[in-house]
Amino acid sequence: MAISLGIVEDHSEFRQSLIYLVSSFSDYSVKWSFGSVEEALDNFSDIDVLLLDISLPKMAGNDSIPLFKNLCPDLKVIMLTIQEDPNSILKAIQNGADGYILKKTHPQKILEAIQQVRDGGAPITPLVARQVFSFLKTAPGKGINEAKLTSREIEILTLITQGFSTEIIAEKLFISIQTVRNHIKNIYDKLQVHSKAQAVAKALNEKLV
Amino acid sequence: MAISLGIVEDHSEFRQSLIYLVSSFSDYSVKWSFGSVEEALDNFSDIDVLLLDISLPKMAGNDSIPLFKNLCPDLKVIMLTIQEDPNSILKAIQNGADGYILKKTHPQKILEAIQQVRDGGAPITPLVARQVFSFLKTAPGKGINEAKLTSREIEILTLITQGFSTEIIAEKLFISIQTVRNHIKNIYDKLQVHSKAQAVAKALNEKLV
DNA sequence: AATCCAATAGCCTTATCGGGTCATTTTTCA
DNA sequence: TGAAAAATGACCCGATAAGGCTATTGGATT
Repeated sequence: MAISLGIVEDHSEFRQSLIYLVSSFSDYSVKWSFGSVEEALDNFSDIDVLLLDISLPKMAGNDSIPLFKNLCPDLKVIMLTIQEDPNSILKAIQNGADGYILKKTHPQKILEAIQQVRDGGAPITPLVARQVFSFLKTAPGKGINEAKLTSREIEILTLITQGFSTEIIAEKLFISIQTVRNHIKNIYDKLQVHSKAQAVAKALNEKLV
Repeated sequence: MAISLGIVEDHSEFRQSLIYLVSSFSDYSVKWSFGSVEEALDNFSDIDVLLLDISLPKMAGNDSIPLFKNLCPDLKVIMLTIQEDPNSILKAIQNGADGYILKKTHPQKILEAIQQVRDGGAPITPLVARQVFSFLKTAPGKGINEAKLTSREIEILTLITQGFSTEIIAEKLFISIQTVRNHIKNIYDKLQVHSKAQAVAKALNEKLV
């Protein structure tokens, strides 16, 4: 069974060469291709893999990933881009992209990438990987829970860091406000803080939640 | 000029096949190979690229990366591993690894990886990339300062994230409590939050301060 | 000169928080 | 089994926060 592809790429020339490239092999078939996210969404039909340009005239490719995945949950999305910008790489990943390759990537590698996402891999060119690495290097390490909070306390602290009020937390946990207040007091004692703001700061900085 | 290699790998069989593989091409030359980090450090001489096993009998490959880089700052390190464990991948990256590939990777790909690190890339197998992606997806993204807070507001927001009360902030900035309260209100409007706890959470998660 | 915006400051009201103390029940563990 | 820890719930009180509204000043911008 051939891998069915969709392509969203506004440069018609590059789009055509992608189609030409892929069509040379019976393992792949381009089911549709459009020059904008809007057209693609309007005329969407299920495919296996979507090749999605990052810089598009109207809606950015990055932002549209969830929309496509919503239409077709099993869809694998490979981002195509001209240059590796750390911010857009990160954004693409967090939006659920499955791969991220440069347009100047050797055609053979693009074909490999398509197969790789089908096999559950995340195709990524070495130069892009370098950006990802450098980001991870500076990423905050998940430290260990120093203060020995109980699971209930961690649960409540987590909700506090999400900005919920005492009242809402009580509702969410099906317990009384008083109880939540007691837990919060105990949390304050253990963390040695005296307000929610301080608790949130400490929890996030020390990765307690 | 051939790329000079070092190898640290405790399984002599795999070590030999690596040497055999690499020696087949004049572009590469194995300068030395050892079965443990300790031996390699004791007998170290400058090389271009180090192939470093993750699971070693004594000192873990991961922990030794900084030691090697210390001896030879321009050294590129490619981690070799049997399986992709998210934690060790992250650890390796944060320790300064330049690439991370599976031992079962096709020999041809291993050679490519060596060249890629020399070219400033970060070779990484698709399956490993998948792990990295999934980590990044849950990692706190350093979004760009969306809301355009004034410098005074950022100043106050920073103090809030440090857990100071409105009163203390007023004292620190030599302005009245009322003024601080007004700034806080404006901050809330811009960040679309309704409490200090929420503001702290947003500020820290989105790196606004 | 007119306007906008940031920073400053005040007032009023209601709601929530933080701290203290106490009590009951369930779970965990030695 | 019996003590310790955790989770639950309550009361009170004063302090703080949050929301709404108005207003002045000084520096830019137009």
